[in-house]
Amino acid sequence: MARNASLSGYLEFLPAERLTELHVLDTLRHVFEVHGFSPLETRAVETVDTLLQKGEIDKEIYAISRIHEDERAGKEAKLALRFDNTVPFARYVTENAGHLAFPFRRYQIQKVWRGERPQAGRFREFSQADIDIVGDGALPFRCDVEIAIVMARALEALRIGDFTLRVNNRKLSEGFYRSIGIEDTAAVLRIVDKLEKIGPSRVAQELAETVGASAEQAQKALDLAQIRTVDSSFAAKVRELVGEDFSPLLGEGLTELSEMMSELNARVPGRAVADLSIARGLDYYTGTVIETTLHGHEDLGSICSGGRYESLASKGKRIFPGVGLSIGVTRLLSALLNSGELTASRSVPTVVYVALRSTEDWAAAQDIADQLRDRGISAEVALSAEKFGKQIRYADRRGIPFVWFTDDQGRHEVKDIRSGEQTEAHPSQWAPPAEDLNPHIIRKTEKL
RNA sequence: GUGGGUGUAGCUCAGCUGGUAGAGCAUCGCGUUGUGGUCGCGAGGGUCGCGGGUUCAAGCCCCGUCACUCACCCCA
Repeated sequence: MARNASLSGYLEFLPAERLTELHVLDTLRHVFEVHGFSPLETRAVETVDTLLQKGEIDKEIYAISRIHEDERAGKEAKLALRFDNTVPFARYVTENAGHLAFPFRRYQIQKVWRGERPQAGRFREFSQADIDIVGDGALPFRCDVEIAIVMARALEALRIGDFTLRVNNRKLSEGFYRSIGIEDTAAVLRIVDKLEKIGPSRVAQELAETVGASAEQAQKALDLAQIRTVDSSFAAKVRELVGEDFSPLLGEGLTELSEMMSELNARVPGRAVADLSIARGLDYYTGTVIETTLHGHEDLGSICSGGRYESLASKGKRIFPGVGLSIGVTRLLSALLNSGELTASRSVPTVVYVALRSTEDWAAAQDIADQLRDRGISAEVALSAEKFGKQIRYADRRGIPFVWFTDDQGRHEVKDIRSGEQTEAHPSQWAPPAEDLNPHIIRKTEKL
């Protein structure tokens, strides 16, 4: 891959790469649907007001305007491209609440746009695959568990190697900080979130400078952030740190995360770790927070993130809590394609290339191709009767596995150009091996 | 937005102290005149990112600009 993009941050794939992407999207779609999530799309454009409701990332947002603005332009609502799938979904839920049955579960795989400086794994236009469950008034915690399980299964189904869902709970973190006497919990979360990047000593330093934490408080915050367990044993460590007297919020967090870990261990063993350093920058998460690391690609950052937001949307007195996770499809794909871990078996859908003996054979060759197509076998007819060597090479360049020949007696032969083997065949009966019917994904190393 | 690096063939890159633009791979042709891949021989392909300046002379030096890229911020 890695062609210089004429516009940085707006990735464009070659055909073989797009085929790989489609395979990934098909896989995700299947896993989401088999778990009962409905497909949904929202429009690319939202009003700026809608987008700004959930936090202050306004500098990332692409506003849209017409080149020829008229006098009405100033009066119409300002429009912008969505920067994620969650905020538009929240808007959609409130607008269509009367037509939806709650709890409502949907998946949504769409492009989003962010006006940030592109870097490896970071784009200005990219696809996110979201699943969310949204309730009317209340939403059971087991939805958090289910969302995590579905995403773990989706990532497993992609067979892209080992990954770890790193799970934490905001109630636990915030409750803990309050219990040790720190009030500005949001600021602490933001600093602790950088632990992996800047290390414990600088986190302690920033905690002292920014939130005025005492040495003891900073140390406790650090101790908490360094807890990582594959099961529910983190709870005992937290209790040991905080002592007898702790806030009810922390208790809730401990209960929730414990339940999460035991369910994940039962249903998707080995895929999750309770990691109390996970905080997430966005401030609308209220409970479960999750980030996902792809082993061998830790530098990419998270490939699947999200969590619980107690008030995804509201409409008058009605409040719609939600929980969701989002896979960064473009980030994931770009990494796997760049490293050569994923490739498509060919750059075209074509299975059979029908060669021409003479220019006049074109119509007869199309008849042959149609017989194959009627049976679901993708076929392409040569455009001119070049030397057979050239026609074979045409197929070879594109990865087309079979070339079809017809002799002047009307007998047919099909050649597997990988083995060179050529056998008699009939257009109404011949079929390729199942694995050649569609382009398939080739993994450099076979992954579980 | 702030700071560093890089722009030469389709791709990866070389090009010394300023002196007529190069290699490998890829492409095309021929050897092999209707069954590819190997091998051999040959060919095509460039506004050296763009604009200006210095100079007898600029890919190389200077100024500006654009793009790409890395880090920060933030995030998928």
